[in-house]
Parts: sequence; structure tokens; C-alpha cells
Amino acid sequence: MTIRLYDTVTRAVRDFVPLTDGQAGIYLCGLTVQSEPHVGHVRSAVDFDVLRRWLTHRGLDVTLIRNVTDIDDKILIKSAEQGRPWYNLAYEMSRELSAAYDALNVLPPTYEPLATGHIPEMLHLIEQLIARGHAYPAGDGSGDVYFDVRSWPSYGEVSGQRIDEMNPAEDADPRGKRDPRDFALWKGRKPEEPATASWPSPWGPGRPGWHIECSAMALKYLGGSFDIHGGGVDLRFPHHENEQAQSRAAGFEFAALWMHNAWITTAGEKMSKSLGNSLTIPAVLERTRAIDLRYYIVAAHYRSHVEFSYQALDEAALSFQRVEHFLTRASEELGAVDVGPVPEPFAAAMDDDLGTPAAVAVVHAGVREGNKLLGSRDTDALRRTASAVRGMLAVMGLDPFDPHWAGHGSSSEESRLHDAVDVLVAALLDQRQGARAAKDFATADAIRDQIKAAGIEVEDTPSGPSWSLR
RNA sequence: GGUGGAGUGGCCGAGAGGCGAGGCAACGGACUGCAAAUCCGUCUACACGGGUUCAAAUCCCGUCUCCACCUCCA
Repeated sequence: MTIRLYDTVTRAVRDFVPLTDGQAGIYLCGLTVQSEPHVGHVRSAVDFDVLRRWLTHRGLDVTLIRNVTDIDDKILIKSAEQGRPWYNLAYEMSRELSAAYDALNVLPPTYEPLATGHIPEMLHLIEQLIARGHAYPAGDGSGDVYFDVRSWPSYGEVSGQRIDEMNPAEDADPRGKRDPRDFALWKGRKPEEPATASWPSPWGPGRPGWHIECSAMALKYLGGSFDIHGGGVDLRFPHHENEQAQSRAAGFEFAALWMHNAWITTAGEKMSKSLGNSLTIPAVLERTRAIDLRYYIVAAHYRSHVEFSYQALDEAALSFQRVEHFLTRASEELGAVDVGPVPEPFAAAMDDDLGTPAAVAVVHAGVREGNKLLGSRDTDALRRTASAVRGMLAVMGLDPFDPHWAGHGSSSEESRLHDAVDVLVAALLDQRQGARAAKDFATADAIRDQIKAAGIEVEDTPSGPSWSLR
């Protein structure tokens, strides 16, 4: 059993060999909390949650650090537009983001550090870089500090770009840079920026650049070398390129392997550009259950670009509900079904660079097999199959019996409502059964239609009729 | 200009030299009083043009189209 993962830097699938036996350290770039999270935003959290769960399942002790960038140009600009403190905007959006993650059953990371909580670590790292000759304070009195890309020969290794081939930002203000590609480690405070958004430093008051934040937090919580660094493909350049350069230039090994998830787009465009807020997580969850949305995300390979559409989402929901329906039927027949061991083909698919599409196909094969066993005498085989299906779903964060899902949208009030509806529907179904027994099918069907009109589907099973919301 | 990726059946989406992923939809059959659910079956696809090979969706050459990144967007 070897887990193989695609490494962006070497552009190949590699055997995953933990730096420390039995452990895995993962740093995942979280979001800049400047607006409500949309479907695209949560993909990396969901995909890396699946990675984390799988590594854990394989017996590794996983440390997952996912940061929150809570100070940044956009936060300052937006909060100024909205006439409120930047930290209030960042905090509110951070809470929205946590709620979205939680709704999708993304396990909390080991720790979720805030950029603003790690200024001393960043300052220390910048000082190390200056001491080693890889960074310099701007000569223009701005208080900025830049990384010197020309001083680091392997600059470009993460994104495969060569400095001299890069499109120089021709309209960009060179400020005090030696090379236009040099990036800010520290940004001197500008007069129009709020005093609360600056911290003292050896180069004057200011705030950290984006890239140094992640390096400092990764190094603090995972050490100088760790196993996996992840994020969305867009972060490859410049963010991850810069993280790698500055961390290695400071003398650390940094990440052994880089993973990047692909985008979810709408109408061929980045979600952030299109349609304003229509695809925010709260908006999507108004019409689609969170577990169905998670299935939609997980059923695609993490490195595949997904073109979001409600039609595709609804199809995915039907597909998942088929799986869920089987487990419901099986547990009605067997009583509680355990989270069982996963079948070998499933494990092989997951080991192969998190092959969730193939893994999902194994789930469906199990469902088909299980459906054949429903109502048969072979309850042992049914139990084995059902618990395997549940086990596979659990490791993808999609176990419908996970109490986590019950915690969302199923309050005790809702469960009382369910019980009340059950009594009423059962009474109607009794009437229908009576009509059926008397071969009065017109009445029986009228009752069924009446129930259906209320949005409830009736299903006749060997053990009698049952109902479910449709 | 540079870097990376993609084009697969009605739809979504895997795979990456030879055994028809899977799902959704449709159609046929079984089951059912009729349905629903379920099972069985059908729909044999890989942008285009060449080439390599016994064998190409998969490798090579060329072409077209699309996307992302090179701007502090997951």
C-alpha cells in the first residue's frame, strides 16, 4: 500500500513518503476573508478534507494547518467602501466561511492561524532574509521590504516560469524595487490606511505582504520541512512560487510536495467574476442539500476543472440520493449499519492520487450489489455490503448517517415535525392499504396522489409502504 | 510573448496503447393492481488531419477551439 500523489513541482505522480514515519504535515492556503464564500471557494477545503481523511484512514497522524488571511489590500479597500473597520469585515467573513466549511462537513483543521496573529514570526523571517542577502528595504523611503528574486537562482521552480520570460507588469509602479518581479515582504503604511492596519517593524510601521504570511505560519506550526503544501491552481504563481523562494532562501526545506486543486467555474469564467453573489454557499444551500453539494464536488477529481451548473448539481444529487436510499433501506431491514472496512478497489482508487471518481464508481457498484440483496435471505451479505458502502462514504465525508449532517437542517423541532408527519401519512397509507385490499384502486391511487401533492413519495416495499420527501 | 491545462456518447464526468468507469436522462424487459423503487438489457463515444503499432481515446507530428496563470482571485 503506497499512496501516490501528483506533485505540481515535479509534474508527476509520486509515492507519498512521510518525512516522519506515521505522520503527515499539511499546509493549506485558506482564503482572504473579504467576501462571502462561493462554491468555488470551498472546493479546496473539501478536496483537502478528503485528502486528510484518507491519510488518516491509512493510519497517518495528520496535522492540517489552514490559515485565514485577515489583512490584505482588498479587505482594506472593501471595508473602506462599506464604511466599517477592516477587522470587522474580516471577522464577519471569516465566520461566514467557517459556517460554510462546517455545513459541508469539512473537518476543522488542526489549527487555523490568522495572519494578524503572526506578525512577529513574519518580521523574524524577513530579518533572516535580509541577513542572508535575499531581501532589502526599499530605497525610496516607502518602508517597503522586497524579496530579491535575482538573488535566488531557482526562482520559478514551482510554476515552471523563467524570470526573464515573465510578462513584466509594465504599468506597475516599480516603487523602490531592484527588479519589477521582486515582491513585497513588508508594506510600509500608506497615509490613507487606517492606523489599526499597521504594526511596528524595524523598517517603520506597516503590514506584511501576502506571501510571507503563509511561510511564517507554515514554518511555525509544521516546522522547517513538512510534507504537503496545497491550494488552488491560481496560487501556483505568484503565491506559492514566492513562498517557496522566500522559505528556502531563509534556509528551510519547506514543502516536500505541492498539490493544487482545479477550479469550479461558471459559464467558463472564474466564479469570482460572474453573477455576483448568486453562487454563495448560503444561496446554493437554499435549494440543494449540503451533502449533495459535497458529493458533487467530491465526485470530480480534484485536479479536474468543473463547469458548475445547477443541472449537473441536480444530477449529482439524484446520483447520491440513490446511494443514500440504499443505505436507508438496508438499515430499515438490518437495524443500525456499521461504518465498515472499505473494499480493495476503493482503496486502490484513493491511493492513486485521490481517485475519487473511480472510488465513487466502487460505491455505486456496492449499491447495485446491495440493492439485489435487499429483501433476500442473505442478511449477512447485505450487512457486509451496506457497511462497506457506509465506510466508503465516511472516508469521503459523505456518510449520510454521520450525526454531523443531522446537525444541519434537522433540529429537534424538525424531528418532532417529522414524527408528526409520519403519524399523518401512516394514517393515510392505512386507508390506502385498505382500499388496495378491497381492490378499490381508484381510491388507493387518489390517496397516493394526495400524498404526492404534498411533496411526499410513497414506495411499496416488501415490508409495506414507506414514504420520503422528494 | 512565457507557463500550465482541457476538448470523451443526449448530459455530467473517469480512464491514458489491447479487456465498454460510474452517474443522470431515454428506450426495452422483469417485478407491481398501476406506479414508485429495484434489477437486467439497449444507446459502442473520445476536436480535426496525418503518422507509429498486430492494436491508438491513450504515443508522435501538424491544425483548430477553449481555459487558467504571468495583476495580493480557491
